[in-house]
Amino acid sequence: MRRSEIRGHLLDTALRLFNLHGYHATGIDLIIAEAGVAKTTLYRHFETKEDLILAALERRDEESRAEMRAFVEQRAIDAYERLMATFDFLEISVRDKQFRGCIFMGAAGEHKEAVDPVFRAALMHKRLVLAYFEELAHAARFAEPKRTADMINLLHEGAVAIAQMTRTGEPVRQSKRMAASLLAQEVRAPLEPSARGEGAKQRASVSSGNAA
Amino acid sequence: MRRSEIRGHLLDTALRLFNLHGYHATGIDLIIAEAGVAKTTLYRHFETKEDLILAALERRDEESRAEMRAFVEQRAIDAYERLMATFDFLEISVRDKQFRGCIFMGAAGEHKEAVDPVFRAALMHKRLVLAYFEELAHAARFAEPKRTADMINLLHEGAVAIAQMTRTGEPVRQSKRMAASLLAQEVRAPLEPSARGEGAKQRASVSSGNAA
DNA sequence: CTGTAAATATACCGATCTGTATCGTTTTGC
DNA sequence: GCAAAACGATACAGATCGGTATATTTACAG
Repeated sequence: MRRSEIRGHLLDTALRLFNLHGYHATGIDLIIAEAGVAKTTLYRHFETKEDLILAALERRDEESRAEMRAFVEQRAIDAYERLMATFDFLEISVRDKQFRGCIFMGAAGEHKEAVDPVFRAALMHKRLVLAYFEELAHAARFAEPKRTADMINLLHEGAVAIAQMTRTGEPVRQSKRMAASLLAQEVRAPLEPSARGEGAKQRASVSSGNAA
Repeated sequence: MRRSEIRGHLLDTALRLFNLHGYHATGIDLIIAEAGVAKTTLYRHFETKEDLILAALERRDEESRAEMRAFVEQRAIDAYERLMATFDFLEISVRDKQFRGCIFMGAAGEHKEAVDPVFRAALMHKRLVLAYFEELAHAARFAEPKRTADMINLLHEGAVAIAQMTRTGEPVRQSKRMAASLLAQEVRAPLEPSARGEGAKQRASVSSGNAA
């Protein structure tokens, strides 16, 4: 393996083990053994275990949100359909044989203090995901995109929590049905009769003051 | 402290620390120091740390479900109102200053293997809570009490997960509104014109084959 | 009151934890 | 091709982990 790949390989290995066993239960010695590198090497890339955890979470945050975006955008053009497609993405994630619950919730669950950097990293991820939901809800012309995003978010979290116990994709399908039922009752701005010139002007410029 | 109280005191202390710091991060030495007992004493009552965890979860399981039942039953007579009152109970739990997320989800998150006794204990608790929701949904004459209970359950879990991050009660209030909206669309058996003699015959005899 | 079981305090065990030190080898950038 | 940097292997430090051993004191039941 090339030296330039080592850091990424370490992050991937650490993430896999954190997902399988948790953060406290995963020791440095196990990580380096699974990654096939020396302990010195790990500590050249990361000052402490906490730094490794933070870097791993940051990597997974960007990865998973990019994956969701890519999945959703190639799955549907219509913004409402994209909102619903987030559940399909979630179902695929949850049905993975290696699924052991959301790693960010797990990180927050093992680092409970609000000032803990790991907790804060997990919180930041959740805020960014919520901002994406809001972006989609806005594009789908929901009158209260923040409110709509909050509902989608809560259904996602509930589904993942239950799927963590049942180890099936059913809770996610259930949450999608609940979302369809709830969103049908939400107020939406009227659709324009045709794509006028001004149509592109107001798309997807989310304010998202809550992600700061 | 009387000797007969030591075991319970140890369980309470352990639960408090598990809730504050998690399971792996809470060492035996801290538990005995906080409880003010000798290590020998702890190991006379519990063979291993895992046994202590299991006993603590069992205690909390019974406690919390009894508390929820008591709260719900004194809060409302009407079965539908009782279903909604579970959210009020949840909000109180979540707004506690010591709230750090559901301790059963935390236990499952730190003991991820499906065969792990701790995971199984957490799973059992979740099944019993779900069975109670189903009992309430049945009493409220929902045509599909299992389906209704699943929805309530998912909203509970979602609210708790988000509240664990935001540290506010708002997600629980939101989930209650979502529940009201969703349940309004569920089919319910017609209310009898008056309390006939047969009324008592079909109440609250839940089957709950999923709790076994 | 008295015998016994359970509490305490303390020292200890081996294993494991995160992190460092040393040193020889390999890779990389220039 | 050469110097510098990164790597691997190993040993080790100091703390903490879960759990045990021992000896003494305390509390409770009959």
